[in-house]
This record gives sequence, C-alpha cells and structure tokens, in this order.
Amino acid sequence: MRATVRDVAKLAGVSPKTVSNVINGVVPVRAETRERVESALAQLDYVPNMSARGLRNGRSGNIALALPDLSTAYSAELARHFVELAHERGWAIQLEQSGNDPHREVELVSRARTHLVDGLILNPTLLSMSVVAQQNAQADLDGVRLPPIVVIGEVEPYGIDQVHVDSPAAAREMTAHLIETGHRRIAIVGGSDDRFRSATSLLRHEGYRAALTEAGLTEEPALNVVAPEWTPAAAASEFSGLLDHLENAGGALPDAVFCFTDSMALGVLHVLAKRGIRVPDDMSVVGFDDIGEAAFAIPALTTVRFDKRSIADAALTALAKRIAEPDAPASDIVIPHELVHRDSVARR
Amino acid sequence: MRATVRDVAKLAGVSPKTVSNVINGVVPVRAETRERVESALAQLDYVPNMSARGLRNGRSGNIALALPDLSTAYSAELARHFVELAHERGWAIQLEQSGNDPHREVELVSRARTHLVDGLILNPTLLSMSVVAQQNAQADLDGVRLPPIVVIGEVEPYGIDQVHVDSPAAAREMTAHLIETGHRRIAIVGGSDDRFRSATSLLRHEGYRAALTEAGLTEEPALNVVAPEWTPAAAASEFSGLLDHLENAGGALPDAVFCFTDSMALGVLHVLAKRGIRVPDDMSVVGFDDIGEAAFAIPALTTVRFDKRSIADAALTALAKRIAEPDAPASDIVIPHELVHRDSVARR
DNA sequence: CCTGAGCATTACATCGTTGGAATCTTCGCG
DNA sequence: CGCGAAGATTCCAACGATGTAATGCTCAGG
Repeated sequence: MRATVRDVAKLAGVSPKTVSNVINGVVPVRAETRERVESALAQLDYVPNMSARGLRNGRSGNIALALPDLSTAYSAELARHFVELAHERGWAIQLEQSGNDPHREVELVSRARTHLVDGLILNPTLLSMSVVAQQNAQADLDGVRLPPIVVIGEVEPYGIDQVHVDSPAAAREMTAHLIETGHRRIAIVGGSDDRFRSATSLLRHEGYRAALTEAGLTEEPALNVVAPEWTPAAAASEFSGLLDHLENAGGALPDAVFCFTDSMALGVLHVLAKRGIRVPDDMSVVGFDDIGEAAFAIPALTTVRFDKRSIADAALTALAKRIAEPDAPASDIVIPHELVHRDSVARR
Repeated sequence: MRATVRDVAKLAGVSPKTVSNVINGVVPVRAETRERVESALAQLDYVPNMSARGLRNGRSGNIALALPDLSTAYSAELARHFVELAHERGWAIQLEQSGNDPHREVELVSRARTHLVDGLILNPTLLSMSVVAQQNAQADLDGVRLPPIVVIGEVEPYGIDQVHVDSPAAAREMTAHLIETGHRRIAIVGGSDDRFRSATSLLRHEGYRAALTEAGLTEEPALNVVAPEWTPAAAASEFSGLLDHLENAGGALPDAVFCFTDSMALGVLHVLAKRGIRVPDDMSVVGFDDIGEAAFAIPALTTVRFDKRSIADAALTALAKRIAEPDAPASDIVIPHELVHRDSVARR
C-alpha cells in the first residue's frame, strides 16, 4: 500500500498536518522539522493522493482538451503541443472528442467539474459554441460557476477566453493571392450549407468572399463544395461530385481550389491526379493549416501557416489566468499567420 | 455548487446511501423508490464527484495512453479509438507522450500512481520497454505493485499484457508480395541501426529478411534507410540521401520501397514525384498501417491494414481484466492484418 | 520569575461517496 | 395472528489531504 501523510508523519514524529505544511510550503515550518519530514517523505517514496487532494480543495491537476475530430492530422499536431506544454505547467491532458455534436460540448462542460478536471480547452467546430456561451450566461444567473474554459477557434464573443487565427483575414489573403496569380474561378472545399455549418468554415468563406468582392469578381455558388467531415475521404468524394456535375453540365472546370484544411486538400489532389488533371498546370490547389504532410503532398502544398505550438501555449496561459482570476475580463488572442508558397499554385 | 448525493437524497426523501445504491445498481432498490431517486437525479442534474468516488474506492476513472509521437497520423487514429472506446467503459483518457526516451516511459509508470490513473497503456517505440518490465520485476520483489499496464506493440515478453499486430508475418507477406510481382531490389525505409533502434522496426525488418531468404534473395545493406523519426519529413530526407548516394556511386535504383509506416511512404512518394521517378511504373512503394491518408496518396498506397479500433478495444479489455485480476497470467493478443492492394505496386 | 507576543505544531472537521452492519418493512406461512 | 426470512433502507465510518482554530513553545522584556 502506498504511504500516506499519516505514515510519513508517524515516521517523522510529527502530525499529518505538519507533513502537509512541508509539502505545500505555505505555512512556515522550522528547518529542523522540515528536514526530518523531508527525509521521511523520501524514505517512504510518498506520492500524494490526487483524489483526496482534489476532493479537499477542488484541484486535480488535469485539464481537458476537447477537439472535434481526433483522427485528423491537425488535431494530432495540436494535441502533441498541448501535452508537451501542459506537462511543463504540471498539468496532465485529458483528451476528449466533441464530434460535431453541440450537446456533447455542453455535456463536456457540465461534467468537467466532476471529472477531475480543473479547466477545459474546447475547439468547437460548430457555432454551437454559443450554446456553451449561453450556458455560461445562464450559469452566472443561477450563481453557478462553470469550470474555466478557453476556446480554440473563433466563436461569437460571449465573454469566453479565446485563442485563434484570424481566419477571415487569412482566407482573404490566400484568395487574393490566387486572384493576383491570375485565377478567376476559385472553388472552395469545406464550405457550409444547411446540413453542415461550422464557425471556421463560415469565417474562411467570408474571407474568400471579401477577396472576390475586392477584386470585382462574383462568387459562383456552384463552386462551393460542402464536406460533412473535414477529412481527405469526404473532400475527395464531394469534390469528385463537383467535377462530375460540371462535366455533365458541360461547365468549365475551376482554375483553382481553396481547401479550408490541408487534410481536405490531400483528398482533392488525389482526385485530380486520378483524373489526369495536372496540379498546378491545369488547376491550382491551396490548403490551410500547414500540417506536416502538406510539404510532402504531390505537389507540395501552398497553404496558410501558423504556429500551433503558440496556440497551445496561449491557450494554456489563458486558462491558467482564468483559473487564478475567475472574474477577469475575457481575453481574445489572435495568433499570427502567413502564406507558405510551395508548388501547387501556378501563374495563369 | 453542484448537487451531491445528499441533495438528491433530500429531494427524493431517502438516505444518501439509497441514492448511491440506485446509481451503482449492485444493491437492489424497490422500483418505486428507484423512480423517485432517478427523477431527483435528473432534476438536479446530478453528476458524481469522481474525486470522492476515487478516494473512497481507489478508482479514478482515468487511464493514461502513452504514445511515442502524438503528432503522427497513426497516433491520432489510435487515440481517437481509445478515447471513444474508453468512454464507453466509463474511462477518460489521459494522453501522454513517451518520445523515444526509455526514461520517460519509466517516469510515466511511476507517475501513474500520482496522477489519478487507474492503468496505463503504453506504446513503446523502443525495446526499452524491457526497462519497464525490469521495473515490474523489481517492484514485485519490493512488494510494491506497479499500476496495471498493457503494452501496444511487440516487446520482449516479461509478463506484461500486450496487444499487437504480427509485424514479422505482415512484413514477410508484404515483401513476398513484392517479390512475387517481380521486384528484386527492395529498399526498406524505417530500419534500425546503432543510432536508432525500435522494436517495431526490428520485427518488420526481420519479416522482410525472412521473405528475401525464402525467395533465395540476399539483403543489400545499402538499401536499408534508417529514419530517426517516423515522419514524412525524416523519411523524405533520408530516402533522398539514399537516392543521391546511389546516383553518385552509379548504383542502380531499387525497384521497390517498403516503408515501415504509411507516414514515411508519403515522404518517399513525394521525393520520387519530385525527381520524376514514376510510381509504380519505375518503382513500387508500399507502406504499413493504412492510415486515412494512404488511400489518397498519389498513387493510392498499397499497405498493410489492421483494425485500429480492435487494437484499442483489445487493449482496454486487457487492461480492465488486469485491473480486476492483478495476478492473472499476462495475455498476448494478436490483431489480424491483411494486405490492401492499391495503385502503388506494378508487376515487373 | 512571570507575562505575552509571535511563531510552530496539533486536533478536529470536512470534502462526497460508498462498504458494512444494523435496522426497519414486507410478506409468506405455519 | 404471530414469526421469521428476505428484501429494502438507514446509520456510521472511512478513504487521504488540508483549512481553521486552538494549543504549545520559545524568548524578550519587565
């Protein structure tokens, strides 16, 4: 059986509370006593029981990271940074999948407190985040306090801390780049419609539209490809559908495809390769996220890069601050981005 | 403040223990009482406090999943299944990264006790797993009990539960397939050497060698590409090195490349595309793992498929069993695999 | 030598849940 | 109608750590 404070206390000839004082170091302990306790601690290889500590003072040392789809490359990279950086702060990461289910997100929030979690980092796909925000407001009214939450990604600002890339700006820049290089019919992959609606999608779409407008171009609704999941498979299948449709209708192909994630771009590149449509000669393709595979796509993918590690860092910092000061005003941290030019775009 | 069993009990007009009985369902409760309690439960949106429960019965409901590199696609897919399936069993997943550091693995094991973890699922890259095994043996001698551990992947059997694919057999089959289709000079990417040594690598190499021997071919050490990390980037760089070397030395190119993971195959495909070496016409490429991106590689990648979900399922089942019966003999579960034939292999 | 200030330590209660034992109900059967 | 068994419910204690309040100790100053 593992040693408890009692055992340590007995060995050191002091009371359990003194041992606790030594461990936590807030109450002063005489040097000589401290030494005795510390040696007993070492001798018994004492490890505090987090359940007990958690029960007593409500801190578990765990924080939850909830991502919409854990199997994407983007999630994996993000998760890695979170785990590494959380570790440095003495936190462990409890991984959760929110899916595309708003209810799941709410559930995560309400269960957080009980599931040994000190805080929550949420990456909502859906605008449904507002559901959580409403919860937040409602809880405030009830005098209940939700666990500290930081949102990764853009949501309606309902007084919740958030960390994100400026999606509309990035999408605008990327679209503008395509326009500058002579593209006129730019399809998007990852758009929203009645069936599928995500905050990220809406914001990137908005940036795309802004760039078109700026250039005096009009959006072609037919070139909006909606993918129910942001995976290569879904993107490939939906994008194939677009090509089939254009072919049957005798419509011209787009001259560029702006995929809202690199993962989807991989699917699109595959479809194009299979159909003998050359990238970038016949059609340009760009992505978003700069996942590890992007540089090794065929051809290497032009995309939007941002530092995922600093997202994790900023989110953890914000969470720590929120835990320390529950009533501080909500922060909104924007992570810088840049276009990475590789081989998937040609000048027309 | 969250509702406790006391609150629920008061509302339902019963004792806290009865509420507990309803929740846990081991002690019988009269139907009418149960109903009253359940309605109170729902009304107060009761959620058990895991800290208290953990303190009382020594279970935290958390298990740790430690993977060598969280940023790989393979890890992501695995993590997803673990999170989903663990959830079904009422467990939350605490994610950890073991890196390629044996000490880190040992640390994870010892930290498990501290960090509210009921068990540990480890995917060791290195044979260093034996370090943990030694810990295990040592701990036994000391009368200390390590937390329940299940290993994903193949390690020296030191009495630890393991779940894995039969790597040597799969590698043998894949190599044999390449030989049957007329390939004679098969490079491998992901081999081991003095600097980098991993259990998985060694076992797949062994299978490759066995197939060559069976076919009366001899291994060419020059065609063994060692990658310090199993990422597209590392594979691309090391494989490029091989091609450069062969070119300078005037050696002939291999006619096939067996990458020990799909991630590395993506890097290899990129390098070949960039150099104008056509796949599969000039060179065949195969992978291992069947990650989601494999089917969308260019060309679609022939690889070894196995059900990652059933790995997660088997590991969780084994862990549950181990927790229930700490002294049961160690199990060794082999997950079936199969070759998936796509477009990256041509008959010669 | 006594007193009181100030610091160090201890006793006790408590967090929420659940085993175990004790108590209370209900119901069948003699 | 009474008794006992089975079933349902309650009471109490304990899991381990720690905040709070009370106690003990040391030492300076009168």
